[in-house]
Amino acid sequence: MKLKKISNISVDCVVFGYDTLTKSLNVLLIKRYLESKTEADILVDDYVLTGYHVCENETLDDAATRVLKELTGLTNLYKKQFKAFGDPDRLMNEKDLIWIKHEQFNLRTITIAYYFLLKTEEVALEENKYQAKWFPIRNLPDLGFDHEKIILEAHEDLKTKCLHEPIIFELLPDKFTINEVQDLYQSILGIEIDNRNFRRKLIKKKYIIALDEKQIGISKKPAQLYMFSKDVYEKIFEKNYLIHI
Amino acid sequence: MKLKKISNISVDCVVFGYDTLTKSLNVLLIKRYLESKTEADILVDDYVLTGYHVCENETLDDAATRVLKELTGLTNLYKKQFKAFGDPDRLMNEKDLIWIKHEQFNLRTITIAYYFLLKTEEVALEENKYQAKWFPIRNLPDLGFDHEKIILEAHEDLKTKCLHEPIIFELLPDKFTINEVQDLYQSILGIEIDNRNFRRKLIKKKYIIALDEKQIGISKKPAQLYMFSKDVYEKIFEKNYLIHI
DNA sequence: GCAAAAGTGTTTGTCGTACACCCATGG
DNA sequence: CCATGGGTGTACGACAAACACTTTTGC
Repeated sequence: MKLKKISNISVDCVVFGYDTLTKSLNVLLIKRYLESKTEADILVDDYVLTGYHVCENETLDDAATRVLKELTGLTNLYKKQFKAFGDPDRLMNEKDLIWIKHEQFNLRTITIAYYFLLKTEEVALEENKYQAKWFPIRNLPDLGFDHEKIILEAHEDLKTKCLHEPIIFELLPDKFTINEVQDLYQSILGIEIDNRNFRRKLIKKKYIIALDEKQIGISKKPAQLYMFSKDVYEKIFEKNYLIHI
Repeated sequence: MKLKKISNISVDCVVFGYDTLTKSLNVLLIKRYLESKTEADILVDDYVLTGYHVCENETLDDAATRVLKELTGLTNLYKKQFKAFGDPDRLMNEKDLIWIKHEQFNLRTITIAYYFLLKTEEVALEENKYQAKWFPIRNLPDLGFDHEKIILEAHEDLKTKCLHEPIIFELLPDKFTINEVQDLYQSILGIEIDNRNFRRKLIKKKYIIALDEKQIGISKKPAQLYMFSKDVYEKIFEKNYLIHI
């Protein structure tokens, strides 16, 4: 199956990965590197989001899915199209122009930005052909194009969304502890939460189900494990507008 | 200023207008009409959203603003880019193909969809050159392209957003009554709200300010008028994450 | 037995909800 | 004086917030 790419439309993927151990919300970035012909100068050396042109016969969602599979090998991840970026000058700083000349793509490209949610450890980065690397959301490297802006807007959207929809569980293993959920909220929102109140609130939810299991291999008191039941959640929230204006 | 249009990228605008008198949430649509050469047959006769190609030198936001000004003469309206639509077959039903042949644009066009909020009576529709017309959100006519889908998604986004951000006031006159706000919520969400509880909740907000004015020209008890203070709202909500997971 | 993290309870105030009648006005 | 829509009050239960110590475990 050979697909013709559309020269001025791309998708870019902000891949959020949460690392339960280090309690770090990370973004997966790929290396952008170019030397001059004599190899005397480094022309471009920074990071960018993974992305690619949309092809003639695929939907935007399919393009994003394809790009992510190409980078990580993973499919069936939580995915959200959150914004289109199309300023005429979005690819116009010095390094971007060098890169575009080298890669030959359209100066006026608009990109449909997606974010994906997964666990950092799901991705095997050794020998990744794009030199992909995780960076903490609050400690990003130099970024090419308008990708810093894209990441920040994705993060804002994630902040809002995680308060209204149960998407945090996409960032956690199937079996998790209450404190892991709290740590994750704190990482995303950049705030401190009272542990006692948080516990009570979370355990009360019918869709948070205590398992007959505790953590193993932990050198301290092992914590109770819970799971999230999507089924229960969807039954409860069928038509549940809560008008908290 | 002559701008070259990009043949495969457009913006489409869902214009929501609220009519305080009839308590109707409306969408502004333009006529799509085409007869056969002999004028014997009506080939296309339905409605579509207003939209146009994005030009080479403008941002997506500017394109949407331009399109809206062209249709309504208005600027400085609340505007939100809410989603990009780009399925390969989004313009592929029978009437769309006839229309596209006639209008000569790219079969694989992706569109960045915006919605705008205003008061129905702000727009003068007499002699509108696009034969624009208001339709109640729950009683839409036959729509071309994928525009019904776009409108429904805009409405969903509006439903969510109006519960978390003070955007309802964009749909109301500067001076409004409590019952007008309630009617509007009910129109958007399609639900009934208890008047006593709603009043109390709304009046308690510091950014809802009672004026020294009542309705005039009303043939019944005139209601107290209020205004929304954006200043006060923004001061209060500087960093107000409320974790109601 | 100690370090580390898990887990637990109470109080106070606020808020959501359910519910039915009186009031002010213009005609 | 009446029809219409505006406006009001209370009680109950649920939830949010503030706050500090005990328990369990592996080592």
